[in-house]
Amino acid sequence: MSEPASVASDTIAERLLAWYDRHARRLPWRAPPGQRADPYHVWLSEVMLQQTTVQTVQPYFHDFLSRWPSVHELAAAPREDVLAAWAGLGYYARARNLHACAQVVSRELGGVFPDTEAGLRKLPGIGPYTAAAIAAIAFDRPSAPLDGNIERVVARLFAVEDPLPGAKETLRARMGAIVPQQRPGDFAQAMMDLGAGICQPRKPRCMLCPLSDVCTASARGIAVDLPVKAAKKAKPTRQAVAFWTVRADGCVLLRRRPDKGLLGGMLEVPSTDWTEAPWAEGAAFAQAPISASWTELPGVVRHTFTHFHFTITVWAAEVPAHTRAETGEWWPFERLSDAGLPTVMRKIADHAVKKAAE
DNA sequence: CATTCGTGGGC
DNA sequence: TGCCCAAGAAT
Repeated sequence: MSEPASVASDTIAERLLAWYDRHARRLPWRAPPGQRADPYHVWLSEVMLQQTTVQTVQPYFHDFLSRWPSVHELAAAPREDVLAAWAGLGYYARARNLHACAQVVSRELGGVFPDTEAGLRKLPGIGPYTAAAIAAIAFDRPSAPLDGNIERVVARLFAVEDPLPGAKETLRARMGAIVPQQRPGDFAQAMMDLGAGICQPRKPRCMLCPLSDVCTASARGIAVDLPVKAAKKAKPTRQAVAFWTVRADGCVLLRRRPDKGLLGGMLEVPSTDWTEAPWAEGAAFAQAPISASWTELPGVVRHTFTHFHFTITVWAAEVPAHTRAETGEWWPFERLSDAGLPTVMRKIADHAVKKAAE
């Protein structure tokens, strides 16, 4: 009786590393073979990759490295520049923490990233996963990073049927038990590559997997069913009226959001509160950023955030040159693409421009 | 431990 | 179309 789980853990690592040597994805933040990855590159990529796909991250990674080649330059950059460069990537707390982290590393640590999991874990924006990942990838520490890919691979390898997130510590322990002392950084990346390319969520390609004959879930034919996850809540809908204010000199009124909460620190098209109920005309008018003759544009803008749907009605107005607003910034329309609007705000701006032209 | 926090792509 | 998922962290 050859039970898959009885195979020595070093065999798992050996097989996976041999597979990785042939099939590793070539990514801009990875070191060429035989070289050590730059910790700044590893850190920047890991933060960008939190809950974000490789394809989405690539252009942002290149842009950030081009503008801020080292952690010192990133630390010295104005925060609004960093936030604008992050615009569209989502989860904007990452950008605020990225900048804060760069300043700690640059000013307090001489530009040198901590080379231990515990040291990394103290920095803003670096949680359990990212600390373990940087320790492994940049410093070759035998840590046990656990991201969505590795959760899935480990759950299947050992047929862990307990639902997430409760099973997370079980999976982390299982991962820790198979991390090799040799090439732990490559091992972590190999697990992620395997999860991304072979051990996929809906379509595990066990026929191509170097670990299929040591995988309990594959042997039982239940790989596609793992990991088990808790049911998700339904998304409520919120509504708002956004105010598209065009000044005669070609500027548009924007406003910076408070530092905490949704889209914290980002520029926005001024709007009413975001409420469950639709807005009556008078109530919306009372929250306009400026006194003007507003026209409701046809249609609505729809956008879905992580935990709610959002429906926006747009009101537009033209105001004289040199009109002042109590709060907000007037942005030259032709430079609007440099403002760094989050995607939902870019949708509102695009809608306003399109409908106003009709 | 549960909630909050973006966005784009795949099926 | 609607839901799932992606190199999660902070609170």
